[in-house]
Amino acid sequence: MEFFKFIVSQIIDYTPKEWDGFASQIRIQEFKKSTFLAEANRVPEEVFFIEKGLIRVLINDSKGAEHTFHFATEGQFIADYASYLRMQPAHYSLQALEDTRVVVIPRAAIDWGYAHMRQGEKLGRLVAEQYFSYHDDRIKQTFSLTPKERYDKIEEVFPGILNRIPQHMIASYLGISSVHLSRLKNQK
Amino acid sequence: MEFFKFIVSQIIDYTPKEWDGFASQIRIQEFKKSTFLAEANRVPEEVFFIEKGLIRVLINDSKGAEHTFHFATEGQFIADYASYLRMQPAHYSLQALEDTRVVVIPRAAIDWGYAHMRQGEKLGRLVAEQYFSYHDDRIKQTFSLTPKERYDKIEEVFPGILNRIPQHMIASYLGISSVHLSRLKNQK
DNA sequence: TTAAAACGATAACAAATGTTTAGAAAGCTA
DNA sequence: TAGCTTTCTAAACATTTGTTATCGTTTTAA
Repeated sequence: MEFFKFIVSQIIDYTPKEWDGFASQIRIQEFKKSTFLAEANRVPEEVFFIEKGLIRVLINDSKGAEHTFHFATEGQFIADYASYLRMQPAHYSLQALEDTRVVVIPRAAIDWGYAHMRQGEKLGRLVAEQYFSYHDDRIKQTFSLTPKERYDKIEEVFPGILNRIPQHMIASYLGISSVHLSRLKNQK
Repeated sequence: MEFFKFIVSQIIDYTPKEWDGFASQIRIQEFKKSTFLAEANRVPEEVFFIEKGLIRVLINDSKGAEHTFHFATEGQFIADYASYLRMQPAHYSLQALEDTRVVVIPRAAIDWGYAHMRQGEKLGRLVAEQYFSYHDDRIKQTFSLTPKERYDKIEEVFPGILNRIPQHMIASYLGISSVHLSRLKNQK
C-alpha cells in the first residue's frame, strides 16, 4: 500500500486525515497468473492500481475473436474506465499475465475522495487527462506510423514488455496477425 | 456566448461572480470556411468551444500525407488537448469546414477557473473524462468492427455528418482510401 | 457566368495482410 | 522428468486494401 500512497502523493497533496479516510475504503488483492480481475458485461464498480505484476486488457469482437487492447504494469491505474464512468456493462476484460498484486479502489472510495479531499477532483482530472493522452497518442500513431514502426517503438510505450509478453498478444495489440508480425520482424 | 454559458451550466454550478471572472478572459472569434484555427508544430495555448460550424482535426504523417483524425461540431470543445496539456507542439491542425464561430478559451482562463471556481476542477475532470470516453469508444470500434460497419454507424457518432462532409474525408477518418470506401458502399 | 478545381465512381493492377498448415523449440504442469 | 501445451517461424495461397488513371458531375471562385 505504501507504493500506492507514494504515487498519489506525487500527483496531489493530502492531509493524514484525508488519506486515512480514503485508505479505510480500499484494499489489497492478489490475482494468480491468467486469472481475471474483471470481466466484460459486468458494470465495473472499482478501479485497480497495480503494485506488482502485469495486466492485459482485452475485448472480444462480434465473431468471438479476442483482441488485446492494452497492457498495464506497476504504478498504473487500470479499469474499463469509460464503462466505469457511464456505469454501463464493460466491453473489456482485465486479465493478469503474471501473479499480480493490486489496490482495489471501489466507486464509493472514489466518490468519497471527490467529496471530501480538497484535491480529490484534481486527482480525478489528472488521471483522466493522463489516460486520455495515452489514448490520443495511440490513435495518432495508428494514423502516422506503419505497424512495423509501431512495433519498433513499442518499448517506448511499454518498457521491457517484449520480454514479458508473448508475441501474438503484441500482434493483437498492434492490430495485425501474429504471422504477419513474425514476417515484419524479419524484414531489414 | 449564451450557448456556451448554457452548456457549462449543464456540467457544473457557478455563481454570477465566478462566471463574470471567467467570461472576462474569453472571447468570440469567427473563422471562414477552409481556414485554420490552429496549426501543427505550435504549442496550443487555447481550447475552442464551437458555437456554430464544423471543425476537422487532421494530422500529417511522415510522408506528408494528410489524415482526418476527428470532426467536431456545435456544442463541443476542441483542441489538440494532449499537446495542450503537455505544453508541447501540436501534432494536429484544426480546420473549419464551414464558416465557424467559436469561443476561444486561453490557458490563463482555464487555470484561473481551476484556481478560483469552486467546481473548476470538476469541469476539467468531466471534460477530460468525456473526451477520454470518446477516444476509448473509437479504439474499441477499430478492434471490434470492420471499416464497413464503422461507416454504417458513423451517423451515430456524428449525427448528420454525411451531408456536411466530403466522402474522402470520411474515408480518411475511417483509415481507408476513398476508393475503397466507394467500393464498400456498393457492397450489399 | 464561366473556367477551374474538387468530388465520387469505376476499372485494372500492385502491394499488404490474413488464413491455414506444419514443425521445431520452449515452457508448463502433474 | 515426461508429456502436453504454447510459442514462433515458415511457406503457400486467398483476400483485402491501396494506387493510379479516367471520366462525368458538382462545386467553387474569379
